[in-house]
Amino acid sequence: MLRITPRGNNDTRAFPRFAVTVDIVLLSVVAGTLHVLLIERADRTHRGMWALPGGFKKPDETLDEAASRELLEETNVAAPGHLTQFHSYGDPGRDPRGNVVTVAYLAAVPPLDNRRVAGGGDASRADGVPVDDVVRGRRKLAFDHARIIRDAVDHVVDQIDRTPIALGFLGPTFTITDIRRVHEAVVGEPLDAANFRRRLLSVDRPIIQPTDRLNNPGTDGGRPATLYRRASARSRR
Amino acid sequence: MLRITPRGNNDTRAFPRFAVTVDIVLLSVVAGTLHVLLIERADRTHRGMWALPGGFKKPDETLDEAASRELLEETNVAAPGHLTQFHSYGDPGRDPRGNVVTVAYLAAVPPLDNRRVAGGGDASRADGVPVDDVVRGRRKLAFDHARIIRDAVDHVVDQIDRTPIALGFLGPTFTITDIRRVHEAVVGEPLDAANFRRRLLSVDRPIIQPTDRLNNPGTDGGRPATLYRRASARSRR
DNA sequence: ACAATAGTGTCTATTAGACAATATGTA
DNA sequence: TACATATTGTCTAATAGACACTATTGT
Repeated sequence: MLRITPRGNNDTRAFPRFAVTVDIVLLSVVAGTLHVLLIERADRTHRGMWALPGGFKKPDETLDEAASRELLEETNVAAPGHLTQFHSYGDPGRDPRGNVVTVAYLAAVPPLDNRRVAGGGDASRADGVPVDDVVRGRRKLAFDHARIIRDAVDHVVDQIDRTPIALGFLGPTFTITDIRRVHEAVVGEPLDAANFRRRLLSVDRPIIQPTDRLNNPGTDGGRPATLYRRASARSRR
Repeated sequence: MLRITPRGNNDTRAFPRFAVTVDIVLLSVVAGTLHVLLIERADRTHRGMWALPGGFKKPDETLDEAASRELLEETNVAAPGHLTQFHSYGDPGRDPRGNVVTVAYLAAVPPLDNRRVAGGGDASRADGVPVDDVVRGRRKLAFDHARIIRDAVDHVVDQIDRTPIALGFLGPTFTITDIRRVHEAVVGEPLDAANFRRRLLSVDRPIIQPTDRLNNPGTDGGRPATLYRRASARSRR
């Protein structure tokens, strides 16, 4: 017994309508700990509640474009390479304002400059908080945003060893130790520096390439590390 | 400069509305080849075009429930374990009927019984076709369904070695050779039987467990293989 | 000199892969 | 018996992990 839906009149106007939002889980690694950017909402229905940045998709843009636009508008962060869709949410009642389906995106960015991200607009505040506070329930969020963040972190843990996503957390140049610290923050345990380096450099298509510069050892001293940058798509051939 | 969207009146009625559909990529392995189930549409706007089964999400059901319901309604297949959401699509103009966002699901099922899947209802036909025909463009589909199928196959290739998804393609009992043939169909190359078996059985949390039965060697003979079944969640502890 | 961090060498254990050998069925 | 398929054994290569050691800086 095979039927296609809808029967007869197939015009979409005959079917329930939803608002579609894109929400962005903006992750960074600060002091060895994963952080997520939250905003305090100033709108009437959710005043004072903390939530993920995001907003409504427009009919004339793609989902990816909507995510990039919202990210730029709300956090002043230009869309980085790793802005990836990871799951959609549509449970009934998840948004008290009505039928809302949310497409969630994940962005890995370098530590945020608080001066550029805080204050202004309709959000009373914006703040990066440790994801652990959210995951452990110490920080309550609006909607199902705590679950979305949990799913995003699971996704990063799943991808960290198989994709260059760790580089999203770093600036244009970085040391191998920088990359390792990102991995350590994600997996939650220390990694052997020697073995990590070997594995990273032994892949067939290198994702990083050395520059001719060294970084500046801090006041603590130590041998200066070579600075790397992302390998161009060309050099990865 | 931080603003939250929307400004002021935050009621969702002020924002564009979309129809939300769930489409299901129903994959099976027939004669060593990946197949996908397509239906021929009988509705006014797309009469005669082949497309993925799917339909509109209702406000009072989750996305997963909508996918299970549509799968059951349109293909008579009860939702198997591996009905997983893998991507959402919202490009402007992707559906000529208007603003439609589609959440795509992937289902791995045993080879379909044609008597149960064909004919009836508003679909003039239903048919399992080799995914290769779709991927290589030999079979034209409605909407962006060819791209969705390509993404689904990429997802399976990515997951086949890391999840029990292969078991979705098999019935309640199966031999290790059955599992290997599924893997071979997905990765597109033959796998060493001895090494495949060892790897499969040496995982710490076994995903299969032997029964006390053997399967019946075909008319070609050969040593009968032990039949396995899925390991219960309990025995995986 | 001493502490701190980067980077190399080396040894062992584990895993992956090729492929031979054995077990058990049908025709 | 000849053939087909399942299952086990064995050897080698590649990889992963622990950890000692060398290199280069700041104080």
